[in-house]
Amino acid sequence: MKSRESTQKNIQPISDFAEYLKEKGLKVTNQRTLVAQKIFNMDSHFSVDHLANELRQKHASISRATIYRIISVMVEGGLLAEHNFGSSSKIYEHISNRKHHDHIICLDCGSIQEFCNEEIETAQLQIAKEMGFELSEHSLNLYGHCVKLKKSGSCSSMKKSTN
Amino acid sequence: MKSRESTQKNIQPISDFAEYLKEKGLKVTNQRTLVAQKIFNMDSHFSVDHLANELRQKHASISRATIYRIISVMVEGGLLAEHNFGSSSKIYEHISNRKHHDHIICLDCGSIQEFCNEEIETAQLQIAKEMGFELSEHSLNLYGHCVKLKKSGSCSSMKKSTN
DNA sequence: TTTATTGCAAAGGGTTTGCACGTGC
DNA sequence: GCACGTGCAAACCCTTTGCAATAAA
Repeated sequence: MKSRESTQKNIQPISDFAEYLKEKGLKVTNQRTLVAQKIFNMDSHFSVDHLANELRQKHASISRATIYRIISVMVEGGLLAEHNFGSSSKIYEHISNRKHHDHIICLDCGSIQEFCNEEIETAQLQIAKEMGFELSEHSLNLYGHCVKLKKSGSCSSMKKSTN
Repeated sequence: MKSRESTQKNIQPISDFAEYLKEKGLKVTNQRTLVAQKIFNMDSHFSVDHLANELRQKHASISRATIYRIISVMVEGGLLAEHNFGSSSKIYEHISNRKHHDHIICLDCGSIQEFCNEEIETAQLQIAKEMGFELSEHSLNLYGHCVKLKKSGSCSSMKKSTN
C-alpha cells in the first residue's frame, strides 16, 4: 500500500528524468529507470550503499559501477544534490520540486533534518559580495545532539539512519 | 630569514602541544615536535599530502602513517580543525589562539578565504534551539568565483592552493 | 546497425592498521 | 625496562575505469 502510494506521487520526477535523458541524447535504460524510481521514492537522504541495498531487496540488482554512473548523471542534471556530512561516503537527496534547505545532523544517531533560514541566505550573499566572490553554492551543516528526539524516544544512538 | 621569524613567532603553540601531550600521558617524540612545528608555521590550510611534502623538503621525512596519527591526536586535542571542502582529501588548519571563522572557496583556483559573521552564528544557535538540538559544531562553506582576485591577477585558475 | 550502457574485475586514492622494531621517560 | 610511538607494507573503503558483452534507438 505504502509503495503504491509513493509510486503514484512520484511519477512526475521520473518522467522528468526520462525527458532529461532524451534531451541530452542519452538512453532511457532499464537500470536508469529503476534507480530513478527508487531514488524518487526515498523520502530521506541516502548513501550509494543504502541505495544499492534497497535495490537488491527490490529484486533489482544493479552493479555499483552503474549506480555510481547514474547518480553522476543525475547530479550533473540537477536532479540530485550531493552532500558531505563527514561520514566516509557521500550522501544524496533528490531535489526536483523541492526548495533549498540546509541540514542539522545528530552526532548520536545520525539523523538528518532540514531547515531554511532566509536571514542566513541573505547574509551569505552579502558576505560573498563583500569578498569579491560570485557565489555559486554553499553548504551549511549544523551538528549536535537531538535532545528533543531523545525525549520522544525516536532517537536511537545505536542506529545510524544513513550510511 | 623567513623561517627563523616564523619559528620564533610560533614557539607558544608548540609548547602548548607538548603540554597537552604530557597531560594526556603521551610522549613528546621527535616526530610529534617536527610535525607540530611545521603545522604551526603554516599560515594556510593544508592537506596531509601538502604537509608531508613540506616536511620532506625540510629534510624531516616522517611516514604518512605517523603524520595521520599525529594529526588525529591534534584534532582530538582541539589544536587542529578538520575541514571537508569537497576535494578528495581533508583539509586542516591550526586553531590555537585563532577565533572561529567560516570559509569561502574559489571554484576556479581553490583559494580558501575566511570570514566571520555574528548574525549567522546567532541564527544558527536559534535554529538549533527551535529544532531541539544541543549544537556542538557547524560547518559553513561558500563556493564561488573570485572576481576580485582575478582582476588583481592573484587568482590563477591553473594552480590549486591546497591539495 | 550503430552507439551508448552495463557488469565485472581490477585499479585508484586517501586513510587506517598489524606487527616488529625503536625510543621517551 | 616498560609502555608507547614509529615505519613499513598490507589492508580498507569508497569510487572510478578498461574492456568485452549487451541493449536502446
